[in-house]
This record gives sequence, C-alpha cells and structure tokens, in this order.
Amino acid sequence: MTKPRYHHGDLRAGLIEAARRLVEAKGPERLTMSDASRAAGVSTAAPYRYFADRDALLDAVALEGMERQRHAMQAGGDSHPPGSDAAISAIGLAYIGFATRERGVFRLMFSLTRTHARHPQLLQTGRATFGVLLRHLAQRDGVATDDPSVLARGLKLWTFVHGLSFLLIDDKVSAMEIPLDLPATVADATRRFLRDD
Amino acid sequence: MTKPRYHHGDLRAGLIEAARRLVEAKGPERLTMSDASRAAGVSTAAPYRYFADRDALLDAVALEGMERQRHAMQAGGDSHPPGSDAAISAIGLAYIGFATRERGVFRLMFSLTRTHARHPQLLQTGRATFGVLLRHLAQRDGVATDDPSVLARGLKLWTFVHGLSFLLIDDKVSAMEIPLDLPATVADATRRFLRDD
DNA sequence: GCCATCATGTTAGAAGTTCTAACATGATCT
DNA sequence: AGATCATGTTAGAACTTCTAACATGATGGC
Repeated sequence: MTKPRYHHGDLRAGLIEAARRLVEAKGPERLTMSDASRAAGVSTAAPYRYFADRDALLDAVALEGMERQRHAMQAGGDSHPPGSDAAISAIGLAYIGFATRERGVFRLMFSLTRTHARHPQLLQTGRATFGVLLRHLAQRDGVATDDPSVLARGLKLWTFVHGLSFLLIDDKVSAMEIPLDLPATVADATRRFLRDD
Repeated sequence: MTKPRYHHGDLRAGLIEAARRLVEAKGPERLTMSDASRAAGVSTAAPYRYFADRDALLDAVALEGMERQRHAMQAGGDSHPPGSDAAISAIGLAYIGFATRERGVFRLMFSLTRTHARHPQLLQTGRATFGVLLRHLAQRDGVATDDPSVLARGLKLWTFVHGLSFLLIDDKVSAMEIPLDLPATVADATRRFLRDD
C-alpha cells in the first residue's frame, strides 16, 4: 500500500485523468472540482495551482480527448490504401467510434462555446484532426489539402459523421426505432459524397 | 408603469420565456434559477412552484424550442410540392436555420442526457419533428412512414443537417476556413442521399 | 550534512448556487 | 365579508467555486 504523501507526484495529470473519468460517468456539466479533487486524493483548493478555474480543467480534458480521437482516426486511415474509399470510411468510423465509446468527453469537446479565443491550442488540435481527413481526400485527387473541392468534400463527410455521432450518443437512433448498420451507413455516405456527379 | 403585483399572472410562461432568453444569451449551462427568477421579477424560490428543479425548467425551454423548430420545418416543407427534393431540402434548411438562430436552445435540446426516461413528452415531440421529414420521404416513394428505406433515408438526411447545425453553431466551419454555400450544400446532400444507386 | 527557499500542498472562509420549510398575501367563491 | 387555498416571500441548510493565508517537504548551495 502506498503511503499518503503530501506531494502528489503529478497532480496535473492525475486531475485530468480523474476529471475524464467523472465526465464520462456523470456528464461534463455534472463535474465538480470537489469531486475531481476527491478522486485525485487532494483538497479542493489544490487544483487551482494547475487550472485557473473549472473551465480550464475541462479544456484540458477536452484537449486530451481530441488528441486520442485524432490518433484513432489516423490509425483507421493508415490501415487502408491512402486516399481510398476504405481509408476515408475507416476515418469516419473511428470518429464515430470514439464518440460512442466516450460520450461524455466527446460531448465536452463540442460544448466549449467560444473556447477558441480562450484557448488557441484547442483550435490547433481541431485543425490537426480535420487534417487527417483532408490529407486522404487531397491524395485521392492529387491536389493540395486546402483545395476548395477537398474542403467542400471534407466538410460534408465531417458533417455526416459528426451528426451521426451526436444522434447515436443522444440515443436518437434508438428512440426513433431506426435500424442501423453503422459501417454500411458510413461507407454508403462516403461513396455518395465522393462520387463526381 | 405597471404596479408590482404579488401575483405574477402567468409565472410559468414568464419563467420559460426568461429562461429561454438567458439560455440564448449565456448558454444553457450558465443559466441559474436566480437569474431566471430575477428576470421574471420574482423571488428565487417562486419557480419551484412550477418546476421541480432547474433541469425541469430547462426541459420546458427545450420542449418549447422543439415545437418551434418543428413548425419551421413544417412551413418549409409546405412551401414546396409534397415529397419533392425542394421540400426535403427546405425542411433541412429550416432545421439548420433554427439551430443557427437559436444556438443556445438548440444546444439545450440535444444536451438533455437520458431525459426521455424522465420526460416522455420530449420523446414524443422529437418523434413528431422527425415525422415531418418522414412524411415527405414516404410520399415521395408512395410507401408508409415506417418503411425501412424511408427510415434509412430519413436518418441520413437528419444526420447531415444535424451535423451541419452543430458544426455551424460551434463555429467549426469558420474555424477551419471552409467556404460554404449553405442552401447549395443542403440541396446537394439531399440529392445525393435520395438517388437510388 | 544542514538549512534556506520555494513549489506544492492544506485549512478557512467569502460569495454564490439549488432547493426546502415555514410564513404571507390576495384572488375567488359562497 | 370572510374563509380558503393557490401563489408568492423570507430564512436557511447544504452545496458549489475560488481566494488568502499558512504548512510541508523536495531541492540545491554551502
């Protein structure tokens, strides 16, 4: 058994991890600093050494989530030929898979109103995530990632997987009693958005 | 000038309206009962005559928003031949239009975790909203609204407009510097999802 | 090896929140 | 006119975020 130490070791990371678990268990809006502190084994004032306020801790949880989601998407794309329909579908499925595995964190990632002004790192990470998709689309057509047609297709694909993620984590699909073959649906949408006519 | 009266008249409606405005101004999570009470001109305990707790007030705001969104979609569809691509696009645009006009309320409508169990009326109203779209899709194909192909197409179209709504209200489209012709994009997605091959 | 320094923790408390309990008011109906 | 009861108020308990002042112990110079 580990002795309770005055100094935590890495409290910042410990708090982010504790907060991540709590966000997942009870939803972002139910997270309290008290709970996070208790879970990390410190007093309620300790977090303020590392995070300006509650929102700053949530920002950190969101950022960490964005990075994990991006890695999942990267891995999904890498397991298929670059720029192929299969690769692009896999990226979308990885996006949705992250959302459904980590509803709380995913919801948090997209509930930070006007957060970009407050925390440019979140914007940067968001761009990197979108870039995973853009690179495959650009490769497919042999153009640059900021080509207007790549951006337009990227937006439509992102829109679709983003929307489906939300409908799934809000249980709308089941509430409306809609049968769903997720991989087939994502593949279908990918094919429809990528065809030229 | 109106004399301050002890009895409000219709405090329930007054609180919903005050809460709606506050949700829109500061976001759902920033709404406090204190603020809503103050805006409605009553003490902080008065709302509890009509709403069990803060969440119940938010539920009421969400419900009212869902009804207004449904009416907007209904009107959009009605202004075109039933079942036409134009009608279906118009429904989608009305959905997105509501979301961007009332970000706070729209976000609230889709942030009520596990609320269906708590408030079946929200589920019922959600079904009615989806039904606006389903009726046009069913009409188009001359089948019932619960036909699997209608449900599948309905889900894809909903997914798209839902996703685009969220990306717009979260300022992701502008953050990623994606040029967007909204009506054209919705029309394009509608056409792609409705074609048979 | 000892001790000063300072990062990192704690405790105490102010201000604000939700929600309850007990009381006050005035609209309504006989 | 007066009783009744829905609808409001005030007071306060339990919680929250966040700050200020203090405590601890890890670290580096001597």
